[in-house]
Amino acid sequence: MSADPKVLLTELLRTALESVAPDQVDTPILLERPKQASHGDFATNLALQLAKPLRRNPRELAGLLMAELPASPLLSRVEVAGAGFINFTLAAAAKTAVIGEVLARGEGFGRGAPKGVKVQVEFVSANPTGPLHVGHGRGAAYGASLCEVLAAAGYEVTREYYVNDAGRQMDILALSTWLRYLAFFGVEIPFPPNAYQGDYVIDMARDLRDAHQDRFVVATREQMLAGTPGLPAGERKDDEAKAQREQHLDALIGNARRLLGDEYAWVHGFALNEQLGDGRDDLGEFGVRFDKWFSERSLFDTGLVERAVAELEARGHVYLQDGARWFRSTAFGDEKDRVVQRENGLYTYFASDIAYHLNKYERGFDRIIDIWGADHHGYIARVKGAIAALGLPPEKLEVALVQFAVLYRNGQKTSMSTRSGEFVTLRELRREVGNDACRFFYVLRKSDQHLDFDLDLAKSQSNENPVYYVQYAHARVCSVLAQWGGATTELAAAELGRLENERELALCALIADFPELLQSAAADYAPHQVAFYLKELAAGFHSWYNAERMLVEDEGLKLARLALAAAVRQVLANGLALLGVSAPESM
RNA sequence: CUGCCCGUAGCUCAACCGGAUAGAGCACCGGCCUUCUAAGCCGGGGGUUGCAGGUUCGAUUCCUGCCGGGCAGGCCA
Repeated sequence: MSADPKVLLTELLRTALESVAPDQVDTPILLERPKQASHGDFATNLALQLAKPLRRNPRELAGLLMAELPASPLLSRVEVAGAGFINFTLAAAAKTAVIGEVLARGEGFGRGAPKGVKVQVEFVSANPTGPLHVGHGRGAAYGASLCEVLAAAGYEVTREYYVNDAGRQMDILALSTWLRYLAFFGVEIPFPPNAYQGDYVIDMARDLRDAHQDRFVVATREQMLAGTPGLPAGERKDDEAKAQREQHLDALIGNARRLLGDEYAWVHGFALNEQLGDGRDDLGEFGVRFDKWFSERSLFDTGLVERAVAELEARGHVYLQDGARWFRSTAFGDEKDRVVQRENGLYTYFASDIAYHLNKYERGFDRIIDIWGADHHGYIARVKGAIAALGLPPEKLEVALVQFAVLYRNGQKTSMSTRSGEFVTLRELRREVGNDACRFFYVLRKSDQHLDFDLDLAKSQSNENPVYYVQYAHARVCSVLAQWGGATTELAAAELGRLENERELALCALIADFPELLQSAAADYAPHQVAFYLKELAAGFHSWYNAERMLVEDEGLKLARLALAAAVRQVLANGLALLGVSAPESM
């Protein structure tokens, strides 16, 4: 009796279709849950689809299909309605059977059979140059939930974080840390406005001093400022001033490299490890874990960046101009060609990105999902173009864009720039709102929607956050089962036929939808569907809870209702787990 | 100026890849706790799905053009 009613209905309709319209047997048979209860449990528009090719009245066709439909004990009613829909109402036994399945499969209920498809998901991948902020939090929550949903749907998932440990931003962090460190020893060098301003840099500098004393005090103010253009007046915002500040910063980095010598790599590595470790801890507390932390620098160390560019060149997609090497991405749908190696010989970020994706393809994934901030949408064309230029199938790569979360505090937008130092960190948000509410809140809207994250509201009204509504349903079931005192294994023998009121059968139908919902959420990369489903399931349960009593005198009815409650609890727990939200036994 | 994303109830958002009378939460109004957790339930008002066309049995969904908002357009990442 574990047969999925939907599968069975499809079979019945297929049989009827072969009889009514043998030429149209390939018509896809769609079954959907009608919005209105009066339309039954499932509906199909098959007759409407056939109307055009057969040039016949849809209602008439629906009648013919219905007449040819083989009889089944699972169906209590079939009727033609509306423009030509065929509505099916399941027998009660067909609806309640799912309870037994849930209790038998437990945590495994809803999970799809392994598809034998390997998927790699790369997300967060924030520069390790400072604390994660609320924007990263959304990418983290979305990515982690998506991975769980994909895994539950039957995909083999690898979670990966790309560590940008090779770029200029890391050099700026290393410099910032060292300058703060020098200041502790009285070497006062004006701190550049475009260096990292946050207090965490001073904290790192203090740690460095405490652990190594004056080991890295190898420069004077004069040595450090030698050859730098100096800083323009702070109030100047023109392009010339901006360019000069960047030149100044680069000159300082150059001096630091020279003066520190081999110790530069040490300071650089120290800052990297501190920030990476901090991010890893932060994400870990948020319930977000990765299978692999992939180093950008390793792409250079293994020569993959050179190899990738050489491969593009060998295929005739690279040319020299103004001393730089350009990838002819316009030949692959991009708006303009892109530099992969600068005039100064350094590879661009794009070059290492090409190498990274080449590496992903070489690792044999069937599908590659990149989760990027929406501000990177312009990169899709060039990365896919590079993949195509390497002779690889670009359709294997799918880019999911996550709109940035815009944070409001005191009714005003809060800046999230890491460099300015005036950001709200993910850690702060988690402390104020709580991990559960945070995770749930983040995935409560589609990823491509802007997220207005009102901090004051999230804090002051956290009791009204929908996550509590779902968790409360779970806790209520736990409470009732505890008062009953029996073992849930006893419920497997419950007479499910005793469940007959509308709320109970509606709950069964909702539970039965869960496996398919996971497939849909996985296919659409839409974990928010899980969140909305859980709200709906919780609503169905709360409504039933208030209308009927579970711990009734009638032993048979009691066990049947408890079995349903236990099944609801199981599905709530399974769904919450996918979103990284706890399922408390009491609240 | 060009490209991408988005416009749905007062607010925040859904809507099963074209289906039937567009749904929830918050807010507002009125009810329900001596009985399994009131962080809950029941009922009510609230809409020209930004605008105008087009495709067809049928459009919030697909196409075109406007209007409005966001984001991109570096030899930065």
